Amino acid sequence: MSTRDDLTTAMAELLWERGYAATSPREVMARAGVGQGSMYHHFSGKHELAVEALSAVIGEMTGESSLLEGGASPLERMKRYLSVPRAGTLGCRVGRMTQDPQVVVDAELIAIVANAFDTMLGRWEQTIAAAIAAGELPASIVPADLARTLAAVIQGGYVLARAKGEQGPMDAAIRGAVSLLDAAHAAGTDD
Amino acid sequence: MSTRDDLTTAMAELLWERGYAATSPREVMARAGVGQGSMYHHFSGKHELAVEALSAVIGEMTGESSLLEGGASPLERMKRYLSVPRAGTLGCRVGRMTQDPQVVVDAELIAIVANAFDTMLGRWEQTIAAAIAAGELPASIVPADLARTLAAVIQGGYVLARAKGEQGPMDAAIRGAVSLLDAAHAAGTDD
DNA sequence: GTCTATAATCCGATAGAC
DNA sequence: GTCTATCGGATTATAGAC
Repeated sequence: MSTRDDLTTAMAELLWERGYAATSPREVMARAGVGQGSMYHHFSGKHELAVEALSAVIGEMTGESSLLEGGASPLERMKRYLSVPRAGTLGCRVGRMTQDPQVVVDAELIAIVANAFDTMLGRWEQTIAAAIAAGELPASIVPADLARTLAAVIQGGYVLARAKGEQGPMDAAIRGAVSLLDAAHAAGTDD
Repeated sequence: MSTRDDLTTAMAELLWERGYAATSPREVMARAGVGQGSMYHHFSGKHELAVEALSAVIGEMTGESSLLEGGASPLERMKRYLSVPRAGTLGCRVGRMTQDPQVVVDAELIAIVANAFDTMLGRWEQTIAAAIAAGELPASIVPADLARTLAAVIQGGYVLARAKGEQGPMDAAIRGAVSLLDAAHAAGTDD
């Protein structure tokens, strides 16, 4: 692994653990095991290093929401993606960025985050529309709205889990969403 | 307004705008319009000032979730509280704290946040249980689970709104949750 | 390409005059 | 009770030897 990769890996870890504002170049270099000057050889500074690290993280994670696209019925795919194990107390590596004041102000960083959410929400919308078309959810549901509701359940689950320092609230939030989807399914649908 | 109140007010504002870790005593004093030493006369340091400011904020906000307890039917109360106007791009003054690494590590601060969520979740649970008892929601719903789901929709709505820098995702997430509750209501319930 | 040394600034906190 | 001055250490970044 190159020195450059060591630096992006260390930055990605620290972005998750501490966020952007609270992570210093010094810490990144210490974790990567390189000297002070190396980072400024490969990157123009903290900002550019974070852009590259965050892009790499999102590249990995975007693959996960493709679980919404696999073989089962649309509603089954929705429940399958909701139920992916998520370590609530660690927080979401992408969603956490939105609470960092320095990230929200940084046009390039926040654009990367917004883009990742757009990709995921697009997959949600398509799957929800398919569920409605298949009669698994009532026609009163607006796919663009429910997509944001379910993405919010996941993001909010992280918030509740971190507030308590426990996994429980995350799992409960997911169970509640699934039970609501099941109840809506049982309502005047035609399957 | 006393110097002490000026300091807690300034700290409360900065906790909202920037979070705990990113707020320096220097900024608090500047916003409050007092000199360096004044803060250390009234408070032992940044931590104690934040404890007092956060407690005050939560005191104000906890009143809001009592909207779940008013006169209408349980399901109407749930929808009423979900639909309270919330400025998504500003973030939640309480939920935001859970993403601050210095807050999560501070036992006293995180306990204040956890307590605020517990109070709100308790009100959600009671109202949901009442809705089930009234036949407005199916008996398959677990109040403790759905309480966390709906609290998560609100918290996650803030995350999505901040990611886009727009109010839209917050409102959409709420609309989706309300439509899901309506669909669940229409399902095999007995009213 | 990597390192050490150092810049200027800010951090949270303290000391002590008034 | 409020102020200014200052501490020791951290910050992001640059300079320049190797």
